Amino acid sequence: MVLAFGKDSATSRAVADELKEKILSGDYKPGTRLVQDDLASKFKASRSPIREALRMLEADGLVEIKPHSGAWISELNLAEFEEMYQIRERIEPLMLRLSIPNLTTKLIKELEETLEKLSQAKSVEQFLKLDREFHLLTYEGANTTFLGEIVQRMWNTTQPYRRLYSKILEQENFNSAHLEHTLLMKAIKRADLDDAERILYGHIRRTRLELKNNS
Amino acid sequence: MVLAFGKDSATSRAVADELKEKILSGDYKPGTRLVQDDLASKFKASRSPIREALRMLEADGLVEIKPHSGAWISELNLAEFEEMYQIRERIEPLMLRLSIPNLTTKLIKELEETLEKLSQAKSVEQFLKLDREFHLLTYEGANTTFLGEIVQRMWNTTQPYRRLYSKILEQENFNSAHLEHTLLMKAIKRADLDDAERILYGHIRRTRLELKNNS
DNA sequence: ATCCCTTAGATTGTATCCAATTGAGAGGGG
DNA sequence: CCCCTCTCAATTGGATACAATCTAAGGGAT
Repeated sequence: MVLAFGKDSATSRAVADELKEKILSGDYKPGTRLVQDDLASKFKASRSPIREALRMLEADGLVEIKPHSGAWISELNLAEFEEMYQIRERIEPLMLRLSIPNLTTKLIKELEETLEKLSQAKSVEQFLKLDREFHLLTYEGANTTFLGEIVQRMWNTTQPYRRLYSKILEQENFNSAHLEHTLLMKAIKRADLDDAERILYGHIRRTRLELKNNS
Repeated sequence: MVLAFGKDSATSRAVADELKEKILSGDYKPGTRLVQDDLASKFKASRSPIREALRMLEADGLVEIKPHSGAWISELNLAEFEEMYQIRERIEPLMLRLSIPNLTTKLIKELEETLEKLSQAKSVEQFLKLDREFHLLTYEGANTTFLGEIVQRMWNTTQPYRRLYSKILEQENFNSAHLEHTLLMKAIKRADLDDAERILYGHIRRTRLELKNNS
């Protein structure tokens, strides 16, 4: 999964990237309205590139545009959040399968380091960041055109909510997550595709169900 | 899956819809360059809505935009086509599972009629149209926000290629497809979620593999 | 008091103009 | 003969001006 870094130099792309950053970091919260004029003056650009940026973010699932009305940062209700997890359950194991055969020793080393840091994470914020890093790293070997985009989109849109819902989840959840991560790491190291798929499927599924039961 | 028909009345949307239609029907072929000025005069509008329309189509996966260079109708190589089918294998069974419990008797009747027509399809063109209709109908009960969009996008982007590659596939393939469709119909009627999932998975997978082997 | 209609202000959508970038071809040097 | 650079036409990107539409506040009728 190439983390598609365009050498665009187009301002529309720059605006989109910065907005994306702000949304993912929780700086801009779901439900916030995005007024084109405000953004234009904020970014010292005209409304044309702003509009393009909004369209791009819409494609990323981060923003919703209602004709003649405006743009809002996407909001997910619990049902939609669950749907996203159901989709992830199905496609991320596939992505992992496509990735594992191409993981370099360098990447595997990075994975292990990330896992180590993850096991010692102190804050929720830190856990979320490292968890994301770990999982996306496991997909780095997948040489895909579309799947990576879809997966990334899922992570993007659910990001602000992982933060929100993580307060619902008990300490017990983080313990399970750690065990699953460790198992996943082992399966990856011995290139056991079926096992890796199954563990990841269970990992995502369990999280989804715990969320459902605790809220 | 609501076939999202906006009452937009925005020309950008109208342009996007018409272009989409032309691409899906095979009127505009993959690889074709789309020049903004030409489209503008063709649709008797300025370039602004055209650009927005292109962004929308980009989000639908139908068009690729290269900064400062232009927009082209998306092209798929065989590997990408395969990737799409692999994704479909994973998510369409899920979509079907979510749909079946909500299928009304009216929808099931429609399905049976479509299947009947499908079994008597004379031309490849007719087969493709009815096949699409049949499968998308089976998803009609799924009350999803994102999954439907993804599935539809998959069908859209691969559409011109189904036409192209269908020449590769033997008569034998169409026979198998018919049997699988019939089995699928039965599983749906008795609301057997697991069986329906498995049949659909096999259906998509077999097609993918036959394509791979015959080209 | 509640509902509906009107209206003014804000905001988005579209057109047009100008600037920036690309890439194809001509011309000169190795 | 190849390749490199430069130039220019074509095309896209961005800024500004104007039109269409939505939204919310206020007044009048029931």
